Parts: sequence; C-alpha cells; structure tokens
Amino acid sequence: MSEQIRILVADDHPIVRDGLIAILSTQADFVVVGEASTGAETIERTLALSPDVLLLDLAMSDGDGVEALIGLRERQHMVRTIIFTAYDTDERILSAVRAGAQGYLLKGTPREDIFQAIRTVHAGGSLLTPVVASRLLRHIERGTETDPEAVALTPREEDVLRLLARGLQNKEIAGQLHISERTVKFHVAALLRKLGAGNRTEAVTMAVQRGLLSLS
Amino acid sequence: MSEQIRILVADDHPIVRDGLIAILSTQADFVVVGEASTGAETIERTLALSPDVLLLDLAMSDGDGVEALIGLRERQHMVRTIIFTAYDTDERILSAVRAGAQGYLLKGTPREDIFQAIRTVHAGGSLLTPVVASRLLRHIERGTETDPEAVALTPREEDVLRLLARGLQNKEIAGQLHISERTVKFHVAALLRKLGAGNRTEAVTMAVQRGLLSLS
DNA sequence: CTGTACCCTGTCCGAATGGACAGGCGCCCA
DNA sequence: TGGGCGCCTGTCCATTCGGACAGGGTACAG
Repeated sequence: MSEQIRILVADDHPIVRDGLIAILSTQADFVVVGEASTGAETIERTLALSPDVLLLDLAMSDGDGVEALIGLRERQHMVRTIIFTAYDTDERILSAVRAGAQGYLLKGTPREDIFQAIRTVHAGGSLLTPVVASRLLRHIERGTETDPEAVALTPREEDVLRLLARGLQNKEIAGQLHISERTVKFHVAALLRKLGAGNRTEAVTMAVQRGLLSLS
Repeated sequence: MSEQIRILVADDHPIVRDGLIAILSTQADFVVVGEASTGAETIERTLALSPDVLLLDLAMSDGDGVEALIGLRERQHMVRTIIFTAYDTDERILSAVRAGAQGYLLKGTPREDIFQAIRTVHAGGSLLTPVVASRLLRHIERGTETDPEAVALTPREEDVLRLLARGLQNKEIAGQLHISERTVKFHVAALLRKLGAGNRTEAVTMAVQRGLLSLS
C-alpha cells in the first residue's frame, strides 16, 4: 500500500467533500488524508500533511482558492494541484494555472475521468480541458503577457468595478471613494478598455463571467 | 427495513450526487433509489420510482429545477421535495416553495442537518432556514401577491433584460427585437421599477442575484 | 536618473439614458 | 361590454455617460 496517492480535499461544501471522499475511497490507490473548507485551512493542512495531490475548489468561503494556492507557492510548497470548479469560464482558472496548478476539473466530470486526472497529475503530467488549453495556447502563441483575456485590474479599478456593479453612478462612486467624478470616469474607461466592454453594464457582466467580480 | 425512506437524488454534478449517496448510505433508514441529472430525468424517474423524498438541485443543465417540480405537480405527483442549492439568495427558492417544495438545504449544510431535514420532511414537516422563512412570512403578513421581492417579469421584459445584460444599448435592443427604441425604453423602465433598480446596470446585477437571470 | 505604472484632475462635446407627459391595439376574464 | 394587462409608439428634456483632447503627482525598478 506504499503506492497510495495521498489526497487533500479542499471545498467549502461538505457535500462535495463527502462526494469526493466517497468516490476516491473506491479506488485502492487513493487515500484522502484530510479535508479543508477554507483557504486558511487549505494552506495549514497542506503544510501539515504534505499530500501528493491537492483537490482545490476555487470558491472558498474565506476568499479565493487561488489565494491559497499562491500562499502555498510563496511558502515553497509545490504540492501538485487540481482545481475543482463548477464553471470553465472562470478567469481564475487561468490565474490558478499560472499559480502552479497542474490541471482542473469541472464538477460535472464523470468519476472515472476524475480518477484518471488525479493519477495523471500525480504521475507528473498535467491536465487541461480544451477550453482552458486553447486559452493558454493563445498566451503562448502570442508570446506575450498582454492577453486581452487575462486582464489584471488595479486595486482602484476593482474598487470602481465593485461600486459599478451596485448600480452607483459616477458621481456617487466619486463620493464613496473620495475622488473627483472625473477620476471615476478615468477608471471606468480603463475598465471598459481592459475588459473589452462597450459600457458599464457589459463591463460588470463580463467581469462576473470571468470571475473578476462576484455578486454577493 | 420496510421503514426505509426512499430517496431520489437530482443534481447535474456527479460529485454532488455521489456525495449525497455516500452520506445518505451511512444512515440505515435511508435508501437512494435513483439519480437524475436533468430536469427531464427528474420527472421521469420520479414518476417511475415514486420516491418518498426528492432532493432537487435548482441548477439543472437542461433548464430549471423549479420547472421539473412544476412539471411533477401538473402531473399530480406530490412527492415531498427538498431543494438543494448553493445560494440562499436565489429567487427561485421562493418559486420552488410555491411550487410545493417542503424545504430547502444549502450545499454548505452539515451532513447531520441534512439527515434531520430529510426525516423531518418525510414525516410530513417542512423546513426552511430563517432567511427564506422570513421572506415567506413577509408574503403572508402582507397577505398580498404583489411582493416587491418576487417580481414577475413579462416575457418581453425578460427578452430586454437578457440583451441588457450583454451590454446592448436601447437602439441595438430595438433592432434585435424588431421594435422601436421608444418601446425598449418602456420595457427598461418597467424593469427598473419592478426590480427597484436605479439604472440598467443595477437592474442586471439585481436580476442575477435574485436568480431571474443567469450569466451564461 | 529615467522609464514605467498607478492615481488623480480638468474642459469640451456628442450620444445615450431615464423620466414625464400622452396615446393606440389586442387579448382575456368578469 | 367593460376593465385590466401586456405590448407598442410618440415627444420633450434634464442628466448621465463615455471619448478626446490635456496635464500633474508619487513610487518603484533598472
């Protein structure tokens, strides 16, 4: 049994964790060594347990799964990681891959494919579905960091975006952030340009679709 | 063993189904008699298997879990139903309760509470978390159907809302729907009024938050 | 020190937005 | 045969939005 793959399951839904544990337990070469329901727990348990593979949900209650992954990388912890998410449109998948995830799985994936994915990643391989793979390829082909699909918003732009989503108008946003209305328009214009949106409404929906913004 | 509660699990994520089956199987008085991954399957299997309790996800790949429930009610099938969803802000929860669901559970619910909920509902009780319960109470206290929280959009308004979310402006929406720009403004105004939004951007985010619109 | 990125501010202007009037047509139900 | 509702259309107007000019300040890396 020394060949078993030691797995840590990180997801904020008990059901999903139980589901993963249940189906992973049917495989003789898998053993789930721990669970985590928050980003902080994920870092802590990974450091403590040193699993072979980390199954990580992007939507953790205390912030982002990507943050947890970046936190681990900063601590030089190179656990092989599979992102486990409900949507393949989530921009954060790309962020996660950049942060060192070896692959990702949709929650709709058949269980056999999940087993195979874990074994592949554990064996040193990586695993991406066509959608993500093609987006990454566009990165490589262009050989550039300036990918219109992968915009990096500045902190201030995120502030404006958040208020934009709440339906505030420029003047109100200016009041909230203690800046002039003109400056708000400056940041809004930057958002439209970076997101490729034609107006503030489209900017908000596109940001949501890319996982840059969550409507709480 | 004739006292076992026969359960049908409907969710479009295999993992969630497996998770439910796994934890439900630990209870001697539960038996999962079937699974469904789409709304159509849910109706079909419920009619075929007549489970005691239906665990139903709101987000089914082929449309709405609520639709499946309404379809069952139209066929006079009164299976006791628990909605199983990730968000408690979803307007569809209220729709589901109106369609005859006895309760709902968040996917973040601890497994013991899930067991208890199933037994409660099977025993003829109902089960609502404080958030949903209070919203329903507001319905009853007001004794009215005109609940500002539960707006009913007309088909045309939904058309406009969908295009609004894509960032189209009035003139473009008019072209898409083959109506005048003025009429678009009429429907937009109706949306703002019904949703209580101050502008189109807020209307879109509020609609998404209430489950009236999904950003595909 | 020079470049670069981020943040902030201004004026001017055409276009889009949303509200306040007002009205017509078809359908269904009491 | 009303009345209600959904859907459609119009004009007028104040406000908002977004772009096209401009520019200045700070912080940090090479």
